[in-house]
Amino acid sequence: MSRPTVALIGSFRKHYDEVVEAARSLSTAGATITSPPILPIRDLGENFVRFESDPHSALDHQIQEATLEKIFRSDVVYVVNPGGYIGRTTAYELGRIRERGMAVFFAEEPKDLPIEIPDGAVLSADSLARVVLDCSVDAIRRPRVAALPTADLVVLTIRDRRLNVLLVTRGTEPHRGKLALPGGFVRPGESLEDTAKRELVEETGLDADTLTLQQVRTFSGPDRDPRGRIVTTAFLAIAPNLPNARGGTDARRADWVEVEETLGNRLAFDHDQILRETVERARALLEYQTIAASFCGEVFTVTELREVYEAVWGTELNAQNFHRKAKKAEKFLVNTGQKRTDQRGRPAALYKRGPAPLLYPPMLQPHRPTAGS
Amino acid sequence: MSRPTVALIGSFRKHYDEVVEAARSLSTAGATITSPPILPIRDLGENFVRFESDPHSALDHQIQEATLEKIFRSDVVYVVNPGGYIGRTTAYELGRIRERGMAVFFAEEPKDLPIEIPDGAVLSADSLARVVLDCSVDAIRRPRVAALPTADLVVLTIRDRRLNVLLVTRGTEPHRGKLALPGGFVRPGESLEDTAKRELVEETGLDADTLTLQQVRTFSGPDRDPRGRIVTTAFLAIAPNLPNARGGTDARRADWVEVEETLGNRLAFDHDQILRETVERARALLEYQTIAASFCGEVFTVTELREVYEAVWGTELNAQNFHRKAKKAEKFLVNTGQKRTDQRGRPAALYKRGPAPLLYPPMLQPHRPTAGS
DNA sequence: AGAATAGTGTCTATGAGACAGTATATG
DNA sequence: CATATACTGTCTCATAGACACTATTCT
Repeated sequence: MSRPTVALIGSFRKHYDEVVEAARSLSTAGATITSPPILPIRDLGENFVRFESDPHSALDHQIQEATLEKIFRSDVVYVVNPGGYIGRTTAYELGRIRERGMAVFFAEEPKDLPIEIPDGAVLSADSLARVVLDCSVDAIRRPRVAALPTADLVVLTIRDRRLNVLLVTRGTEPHRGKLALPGGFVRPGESLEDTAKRELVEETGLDADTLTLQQVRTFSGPDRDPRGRIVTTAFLAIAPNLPNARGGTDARRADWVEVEETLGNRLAFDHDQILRETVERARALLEYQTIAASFCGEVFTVTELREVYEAVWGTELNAQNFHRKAKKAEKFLVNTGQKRTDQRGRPAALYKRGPAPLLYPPMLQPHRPTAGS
Repeated sequence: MSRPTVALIGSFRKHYDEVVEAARSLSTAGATITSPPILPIRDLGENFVRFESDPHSALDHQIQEATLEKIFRSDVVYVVNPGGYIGRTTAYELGRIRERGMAVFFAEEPKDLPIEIPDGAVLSADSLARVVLDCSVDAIRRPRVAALPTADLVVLTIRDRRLNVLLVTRGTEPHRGKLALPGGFVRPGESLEDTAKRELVEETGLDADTLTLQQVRTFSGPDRDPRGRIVTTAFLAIAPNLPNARGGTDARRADWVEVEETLGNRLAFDHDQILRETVERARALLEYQTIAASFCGEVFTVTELREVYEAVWGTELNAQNFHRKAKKAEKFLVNTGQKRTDQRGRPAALYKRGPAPLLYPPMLQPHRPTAGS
């Protein structure tokens, strides 16, 4: 097990000697100090201390952000606050640290800041060294990442016999002007599913209860969004062919775009990969679930249903055999008794969705010889 | 669209008049003020202000937390800071607000706090009212939830012909002493997959590269963890039969438990549901993917493979037919030429995994008549 | 009538399941 | 030898795919 890491915070301007003292104490006991750099101070500003290692050209707040990054990567935070004094900058740092759920210890009981101090959180540097290096290291070693969860929607439909996806043009940085999947941040009290439903209503105006909406995968790469740690869960929704996409209440425009041509162009963030995986999932779902009917309206013909399969799978299917299989599947289709007469040719019977969620027997895709390893 | 909500923060002790003034301005313009309550002040403490509405018995930090809850539920935060003054408590609040990515505006350019102030973030209450109620409401209205992402592992294996899952006994609150799925918080720089791999190595000592590890679903209910907003992503891992579970580097014990008996008892958090869904996923995966071989060691017999299917599906399979199907599947099994001779009866040929990730033709479960709706 | 679309019947190849039968080890 | 386990052959039935054929509309 590697050495535990400790970040020291506090008023370096007022109590730098105590900070150095605590750092020495923890270092000799076997901990690694990630911040501050124990170096000569270059500029003892009125409120903000600059070290020799800080780049000259950087602004105060940029140095502060860099310091916080180091703090967030540490196992434990130790607040050096002689006399209980906590300054503004330290208070700000404590706010951010608290929101990340990190372990915080104090040299003295903090005064004048209404935060909860758990039992045992006030101790000397020597005691902290013992606690950190002792049997209780594991309980303390928990540098956690706080993230903003979002739900991104892959809303698919069939337009003109081709698979289309709903995309918005981003109106704000980053990736301003690029096409992206609709989506948004989780709000207080919401689950990811709630967020996805809300966004779906906002973007399409469709009643979320009537649409299939299911999770595909959560994308969590640390650098997938330049704004910071944003973890997104992709949801697949399948919509009947809407006369026109509507931008919803948002100012940004939402538009249907053909999936095939979209996958060539660049989408914002990692949305290209999200779209790719979700379409792949949709293809697989059509085999064993009855969701294909979600692409159609309330009532539909067997031919319309076949065109859904053809569009999603990108293949042609034998019309006669499809007909027989679809009608034979248990509780998949319910005959309404009506007929569609708006074309030439024999009128087609109109069906509506049956109660079965799973398709039995399944509708298997034509076998594409295995890719192998 | 409902009225936008604004939370006011700043030093109520020093600048309460200005706060009331700003609140009035925003209210008449059509915004709802979520905090502070515009009420008489009861107790003008040296550092912390109490309102009439605050419960007498509550501690300062409890009132502070309640206030932050209200702030987090607002669309926008407005910092009332005449002369640029920002106190300690406000600095702390700003740290927590910043970590949530909320929209923050300032009455004046803040002094003595090294934080970045974006263009246009300094404006009067009247201007803020216009911005908030104007076309740009949607850009601002974004009360986001910060969450701690975790990865939970469902590690399955076959022991004594039965499906077992790896569980740990929780050593800390909440749910101390209860059985739970192993898992942990995402650390800086990690993706969820990285976290899952790290935890897997810590819990089982197995090389994560040799094991299948795939996402199942993300669980995000707002109340699923009493510690706060914790969003977990469940991963399925399939392990060969290990001689003994090992607790890993953690002090907590890890043990194999039969899945069937586990599902009856209570697991910590929502882990019962996570386990249930993940086992269901594993059953489905066995049909179309070659992961069943992951349950076996490096080399295995067809009979061992069949026992995997029987254990996961909870059914008996015809040995002869299974044999033929398994060997016929493309690139599923590779004959090593060796034989297993440690039993009585005819020695069984030993196979190792073939290169195919997908199973063709698939191994379908015996048809369970559809549940219907 | 001819074209277009919907829907059915039938033939064939393939795979699943049942089960008889063969192969090769141990005691 | 009996017994246990591994493995193969073959029969039957169900389903998938190909395609001929029938049904019902419009022009």
